[in-house]
Amino acid sequence: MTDAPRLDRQVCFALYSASRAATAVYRPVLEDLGLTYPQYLVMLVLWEDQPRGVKELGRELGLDSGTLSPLLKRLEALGLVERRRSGDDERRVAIHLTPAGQGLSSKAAAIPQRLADAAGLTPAELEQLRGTLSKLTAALHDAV
Amino acid sequence: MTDAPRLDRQVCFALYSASRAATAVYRPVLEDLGLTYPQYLVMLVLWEDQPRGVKELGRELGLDSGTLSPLLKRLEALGLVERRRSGDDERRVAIHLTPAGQGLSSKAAAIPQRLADAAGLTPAELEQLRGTLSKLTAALHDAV
DNA sequence: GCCATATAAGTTGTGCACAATTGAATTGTT
DNA sequence: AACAATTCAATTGTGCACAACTTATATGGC
Repeated sequence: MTDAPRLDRQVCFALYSASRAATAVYRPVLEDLGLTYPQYLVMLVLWEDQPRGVKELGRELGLDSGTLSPLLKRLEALGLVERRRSGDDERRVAIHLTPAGQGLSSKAAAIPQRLADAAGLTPAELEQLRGTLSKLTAALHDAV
Repeated sequence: MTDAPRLDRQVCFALYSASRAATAVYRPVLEDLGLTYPQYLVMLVLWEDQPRGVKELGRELGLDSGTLSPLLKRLEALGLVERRRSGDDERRVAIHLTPAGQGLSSKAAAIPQRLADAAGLTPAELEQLRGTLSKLTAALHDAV
């Protein structure tokens, strides 16, 4: 008989658990802003530079239009974002921040520190973790 | 003006990306078994010891009945699992493996190695990553 | 024994992820 | 100019996650 893999040895399960635990910590923090975690990620990208096309957002976040289209509609319904058909290319939809969307960035400034506090790791450990995860993600993408 | 957090500095985004990338590598591998990744996790727990109650599965995996109940129904529809009301406590539903569910474990034995190959990290790096992620998950849970 | 409380599993509703498809607009080729 | 191929966004359908609630059963205190 072949040994079945053991759950507690799986790095992937550790990854899956940690990711959900992080989202769970974000949840009450982001509730103050009225955002979910994926919505917050979209806002992070827009705060860096906007307007952005849906495709462009998807490239930054690794998400497709099937995820982003309804998410962006919800952000628009919240009044944080406007979707405008691009003039020079009618296929594209440019996502603009509204003043309310812009204004939210200052409220978001404190969030990373709150997460870092909850993580219980030293800044050096966090930085090393981020590096390992980036390497891992790149290798996993190559493997597909 | 307050600086908005930058996406590329976020450990949590690295976590979220890595977790999705891992699931994406699992997807075609698990398709051979007819399983999704969360279904595979449930099977891993059952292969270790069964029968298990829904609550017990949830404790192992960090999932609640809202996620598990429909998932277990799908596993039952696949013929891998049977749900039986427990005799001594009629509230409990014991999840039993069918012979088909048992038999699947040998096909799953090769999966961890395939993922390890795709990860592009040394066994030592993987082991260290798993340790860091466990610490992180525990701290994040404490923070909520 | 009776009842308040607790516990187990299931249901409902919302919001991702992602595959597959659709429809509209643009680009490349001839 | 015509038209095939490509690109962009949206839609449809499936399966998680998770909060909030429901129903059924069990348990502890009196």
